[in-house]
Amino acid sequence: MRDPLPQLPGYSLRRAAHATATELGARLATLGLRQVDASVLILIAENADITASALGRQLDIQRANMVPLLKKLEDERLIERQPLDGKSQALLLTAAGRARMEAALGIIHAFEDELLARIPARHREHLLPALNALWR
Amino acid sequence: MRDPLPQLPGYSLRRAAHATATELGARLATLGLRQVDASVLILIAENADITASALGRQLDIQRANMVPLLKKLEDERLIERQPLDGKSQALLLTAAGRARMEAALGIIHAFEDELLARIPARHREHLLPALNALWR
DNA sequence: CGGTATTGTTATGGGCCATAGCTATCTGGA
DNA sequence: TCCAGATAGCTATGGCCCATAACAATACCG
Repeated sequence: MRDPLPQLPGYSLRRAAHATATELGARLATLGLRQVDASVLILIAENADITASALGRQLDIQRANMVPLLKKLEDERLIERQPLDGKSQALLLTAAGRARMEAALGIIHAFEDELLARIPARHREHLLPALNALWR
Repeated sequence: MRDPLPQLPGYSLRRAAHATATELGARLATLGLRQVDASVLILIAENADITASALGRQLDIQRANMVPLLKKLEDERLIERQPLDGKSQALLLTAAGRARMEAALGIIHAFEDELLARIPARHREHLLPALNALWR
């Protein structure tokens, strides 16, 4: 079959992202986490007392969509909220949250290693800077 | 803010794909097309009389999800179906479909050029082979 | 010829994201 | 000090994309 699509970086980006997201998602699901959950836990771990709004800005997630996301993590006792003032709240990991985050980080790092291993050596180091040039 | 996420290829892939999909989607929307519509039109143009099932296999779209997709394109008179036998149907572009496909291709190629231009020259040529190694 | 595979289809649900709008609170400049 | 505008958190809603299950009709193959 003639298929010119894989010659298009935008299309390949789409397919590669979908394929890798499916794989990583399946592995994180063993922890009861989605990718976005893991990224939130990681960012809270690195930035204690961050607010939901700041977290959303960093991850490019609308405030509205942070609500159910954080509620799920709070319901599972992975994060806690402490009022900073009358309208803001500081987010921090519980002990369980830190443990879950570290488990997720293990899965993610193993996965990243596998990803890079699939790429021919001469292209490997160029992937990350090329990708980051597209959105940062 | 400390943010280790952009150091992870999987995360950067996710963000880059989302950012570029949003941009390209907005441009294709001026033609009344989504990205997946454009990819279907392109593939039918290159492979006249392809079946819906074969198209889905090539694009990794479930048969069930091809139904509303093709129905939309047929309703807009961009594609036509001709029975191949009692259960299969050949897909082909109408004249309007070919024109729409070519317009989409113009938008896509212009967009791809812009994408590549954002990438520092020494990384540029490595993106496509690196991406394709991740899913093909 | 009969069992199996394939095709097209309906129905349904989840994940992720966007937008609009609301209330309460904070903040900075007059 | 005070008030207008910015900000934080939230509800509600809808769209896109994808996955699964199930079904009838048809094609294929040993």
